[in-house]
Amino acid sequence: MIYAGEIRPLELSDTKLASEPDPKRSEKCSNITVMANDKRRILAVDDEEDILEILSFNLSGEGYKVDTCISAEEALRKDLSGYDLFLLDVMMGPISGFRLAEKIRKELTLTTPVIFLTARDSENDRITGFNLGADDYLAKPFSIRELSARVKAILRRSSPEQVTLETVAGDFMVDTANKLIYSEGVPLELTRKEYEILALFICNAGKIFSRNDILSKVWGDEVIVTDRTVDVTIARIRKKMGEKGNMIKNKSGYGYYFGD
Amino acid sequence: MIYAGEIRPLELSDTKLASEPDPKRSEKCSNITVMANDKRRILAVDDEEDILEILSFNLSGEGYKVDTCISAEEALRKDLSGYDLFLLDVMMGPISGFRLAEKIRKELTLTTPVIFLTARDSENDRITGFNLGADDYLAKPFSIRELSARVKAILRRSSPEQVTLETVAGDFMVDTANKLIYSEGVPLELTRKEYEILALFICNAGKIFSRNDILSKVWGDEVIVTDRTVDVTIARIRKKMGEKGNMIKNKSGYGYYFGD
DNA sequence: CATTCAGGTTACAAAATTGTTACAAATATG
DNA sequence: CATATTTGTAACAATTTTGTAACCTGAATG
Repeated sequence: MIYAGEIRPLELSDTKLASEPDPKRSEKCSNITVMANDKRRILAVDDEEDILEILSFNLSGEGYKVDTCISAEEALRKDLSGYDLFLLDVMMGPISGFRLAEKIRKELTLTTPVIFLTARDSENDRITGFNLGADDYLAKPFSIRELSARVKAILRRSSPEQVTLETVAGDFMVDTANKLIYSEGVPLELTRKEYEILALFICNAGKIFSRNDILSKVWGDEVIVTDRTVDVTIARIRKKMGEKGNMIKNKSGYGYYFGD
Repeated sequence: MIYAGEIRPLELSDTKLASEPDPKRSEKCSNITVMANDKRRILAVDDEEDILEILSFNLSGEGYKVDTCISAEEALRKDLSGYDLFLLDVMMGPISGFRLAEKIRKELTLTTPVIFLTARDSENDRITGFNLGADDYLAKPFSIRELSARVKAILRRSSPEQVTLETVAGDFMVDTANKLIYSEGVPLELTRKEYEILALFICNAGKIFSRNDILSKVWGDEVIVTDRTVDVTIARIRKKMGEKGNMIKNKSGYGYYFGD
């Protein structure tokens, strides 16, 4: 388990756990409704590779799309208009985070929110930051939880559209907020892997997933487990689904899918 | 500390709240009664007319009901029991913000949160402030953003999920005014953290909270503690709840929730 | 038929998560 | 300042979840 506040080590196996299974399309197949929920994009600019990795790893884990730049110059060569938030280190040479923010605001005329990262916490920096329209200010070393709370707060403020998403297929409903799947109104008692697989199936009813598809989406690309694990897990899900268990179909040689 | 105070029979209303956020869930969590409240009320006390105007204007814009007083004496002539938050300037003569807070806490025995405003940022002031139960501390000049973020944080923390009066779920009742939770009519002797966690659970019965959710809502975003602290605190709550302790459920890998 | 292959099932071991306890640190109280 | 209470942590125990291997089934193939 990762302890709050400490900077998470970059370990691989943890990647998938933090992020929600996020269906980011808005499609209708048969009687299935999925509500869109696109990832927010964050650009982090810092001259320390380590910090960038920490930011990227942790915020990705929270479901954000994170790009990084090692310098303000690199950032300025990019198209900055597509981002929802900038995380800027104050002290980078030759163009500081403040200067970069100024350019973003005045030359590119973007109102994208900015959070400054700084090692110092001097009053001077703080004031300059706020004059440039910083939305927040985070002194290094910062706790990951603090960072993610602020990011969340800022993004919520700037785009109040946050949909709790529920997906219904047949007699099944997925409640992603509470990690529950209802079968005919009754919640199934699923473990984490079981939930993620069944949610994947229900949210993409009819679509065939090979074992590798499932491994990569539920377990993540770094984790190495036998693909027969998928079979076993699906057997467990089916058992918990009772008579409805046969709604998880298998197409021999291709994979599994949900349907009736 | 025991939250002393007479055990008064609280009237239970049968009115179902129209705006229950989660209809599919209200069946499961049987008889939940929530008495909602309107705008949060803030009282700002400062001897500078300008500051009062700034506070009033900005916080009103955020949807709060803001009253102002130009002196501690004026504030003390008012009925202070109806407010959800006090913003007190420290340096006012002849009764300072600290003295006023002390009176509010000790003579009026209100637990209403307080944010001190001060020009100085000396360590002494800070310590005195927190001893008096300041919930936060804001050094002038402050940014409006900073102010509003803190106000929001404090108000969210002090009355979780905008519910003020009483919340009942099953045989439990939360009296947020007196910080008491009754189990079958008998008040539990909960400490502050214990109270806040259990209140959060009861007021959001059925909703799953991860350890980080709980840390962020109960401990706040800046405090850094091990997330296992949550487990221990919950164990303590369960013990104090006796046989009802198993109403705090855990969903392995996801978090805790309240329900039966 | 025997054989092979894909998938279903079971039992058990490993790993992860949660529960509990005791004690230390921090805070409040007088 | 001394004392009591509350809060935080670490260590260990219990439980739950997950992964693997082995075995079973039935269809397809020769």
